[in-house]
Amino acid sequence: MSQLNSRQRQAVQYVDGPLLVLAGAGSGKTSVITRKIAYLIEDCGIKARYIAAVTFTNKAAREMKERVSQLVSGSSARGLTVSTFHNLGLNIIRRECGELGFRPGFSIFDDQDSKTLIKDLLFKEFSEASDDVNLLQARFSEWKNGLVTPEKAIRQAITQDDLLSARLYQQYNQHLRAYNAVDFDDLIMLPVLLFREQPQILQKWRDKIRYLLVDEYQDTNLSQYELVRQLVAERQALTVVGDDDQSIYAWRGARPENLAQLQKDFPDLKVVKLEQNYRSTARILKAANHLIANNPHVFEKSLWSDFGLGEEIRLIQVRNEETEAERIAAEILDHRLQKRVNYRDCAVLYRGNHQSRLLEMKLQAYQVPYQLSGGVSFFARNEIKDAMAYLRLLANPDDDAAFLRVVNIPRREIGPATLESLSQFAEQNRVSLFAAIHLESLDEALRDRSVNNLREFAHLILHTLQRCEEQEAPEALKLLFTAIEYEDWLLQNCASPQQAERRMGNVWLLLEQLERMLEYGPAEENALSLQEAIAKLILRDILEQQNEEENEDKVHLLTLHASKGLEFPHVFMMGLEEDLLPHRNSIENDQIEEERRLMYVGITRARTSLAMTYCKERKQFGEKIESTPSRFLDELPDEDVIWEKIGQENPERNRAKGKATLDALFKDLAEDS
DNA sequence: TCCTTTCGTATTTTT
DNA sequence: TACGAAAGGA
Repeated sequence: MSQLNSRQRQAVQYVDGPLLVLAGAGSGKTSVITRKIAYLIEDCGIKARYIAAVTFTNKAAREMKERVSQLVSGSSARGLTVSTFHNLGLNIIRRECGELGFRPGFSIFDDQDSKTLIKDLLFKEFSEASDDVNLLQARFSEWKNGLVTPEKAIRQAITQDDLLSARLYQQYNQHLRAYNAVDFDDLIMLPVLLFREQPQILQKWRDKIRYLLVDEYQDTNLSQYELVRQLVAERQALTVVGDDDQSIYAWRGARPENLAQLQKDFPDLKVVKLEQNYRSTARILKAANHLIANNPHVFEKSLWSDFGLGEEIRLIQVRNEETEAERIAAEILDHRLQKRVNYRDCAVLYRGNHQSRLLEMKLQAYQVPYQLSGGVSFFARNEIKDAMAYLRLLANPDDDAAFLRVVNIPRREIGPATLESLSQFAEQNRVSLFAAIHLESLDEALRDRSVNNLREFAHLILHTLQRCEEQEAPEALKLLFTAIEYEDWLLQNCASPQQAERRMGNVWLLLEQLERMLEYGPAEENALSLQEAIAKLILRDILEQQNEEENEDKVHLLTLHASKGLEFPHVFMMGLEEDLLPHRNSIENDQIEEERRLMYVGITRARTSLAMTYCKERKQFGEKIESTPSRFLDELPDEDVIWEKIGQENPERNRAKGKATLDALFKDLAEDS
């Protein structure tokens, strides 16, 4: 407790009512949550199993768990719930799945699955061109996040188009049910609806969760907020931590107004502001404050720090995107060689993922090691999707999406024609594709050859399932992937044998992780069932740690969104131009404030040095376009920035520019090592 | 069924 | 420009 400042201490010790902690960037909010959990357990005598902390990412949850266990003695943290919203929802659904009309082993559809389903429905039900799939998916998601059921959506429909979407939404949900599946948004919405209808079930969960803490509260959407409200009840033992200035997920349904709403819903709400920043120089904070003052605020807050004024922020104009990448690469090399800065202490932030491409090329050219976050994730890989589909099919044979993905992988001569007939047949008999295979009347509906192929596939799955029950499941799974000769299939479909080998390795890695979960469970506590482990995999709860090679000395490349919650001594922000940051679509949709927050997040990542680049011209969709510097640059305090424009450069600063100086730097580097 | 070509479209993406 | 998806041909 002695390590906390008075405000932080106040937030930790206030346990008698609802509390909102307005925690500015770098003000030690994670410390407050973890220490509060420890305080609740050790000083207030609340059993850990009655406390739940909710976060948005698995990473945050893991980190929090770890920090709590360092603070409390031995076993007293046992039973503590620290999980993501989605994981909490999943647990509720799993316990109450009978009430909700789902069978154990239900699948969780990811983004891609639901997209495919919507595409299918569009085609089948309305024989419509499949152009608006993304739009529909976003609309369904909005509805679910706003707790709008299909019936309500149909009632509320105004235009013909609304009605069509709403009907499709209903179909979509019905199909999910038929597949014994839920989607990501259901993980929150279904518990809320259940709690509304069955107060006795809600009471059960209220008895379990007696103290609730919510991290990154500004990112909650309506359904998540409702879930929080339901669980908290009249006891009002609630602590939420958030920063309205760091709300950058409105486009995903997050509602920063929830912070203000809290005051209305909990009249006794106590508000504690954390404004002391333990991360950045005074100048960086001043710039951040100055910028964000252009946004309206419900709660005024102003960050300050004990650290010195620090260096000015450099605003660097470059000719085009090529020189921009070159300049940043050179700056980083300069940092490394002149100031002995580690690569890992540098980060480059940008608005869109594509902006990293050129930079990567330049960094490679200069042999600067880098780490790209938020690129193609492990789970986006085809081989992992295949393996996951097999696993899902084993857990839930009615999962048609999983069935369709792997029924012909590897080749089993089951093509679109066969599947179309099977699908029609299944629809007539109101069963899943997998179940349809076992109906005797299938023989009349399909060609013998097709039926045989399908039955052979079904047998493979059932046989594996049987082996999973009889012997060790991990063994049975390994046998499955050997039996289908998956490696051969990869070999046929990969550019090189090495690539195939790597992909096969990924599959084995997945299975090994699964094996560990089945044997020891997460945190070595309790073994999971196959179904639980698969659910955790789909929610990315396990197996993401691989990417965290944090100790390697590499420059970090990430989007502004991905940078939230992180900090770096030296930060570069690139593409500070109108139409990029703020992004064109955001300008058109009147979402400048969110873009400004994005900029704010970027600035507050920096500890000691901060530089921003913007181009004079930039190639966009193949043609050269003149760029305008971002309006946000003008919102920074004049006295704290240095403008470096083309043609009037400061010679001192130009050491790292140009090929000649770079060659000299390389020589240095060679001598260095 | 698989490979090629062509066409259309361009944010951010916690789960 | 650059990528992924859909369509068309072998």
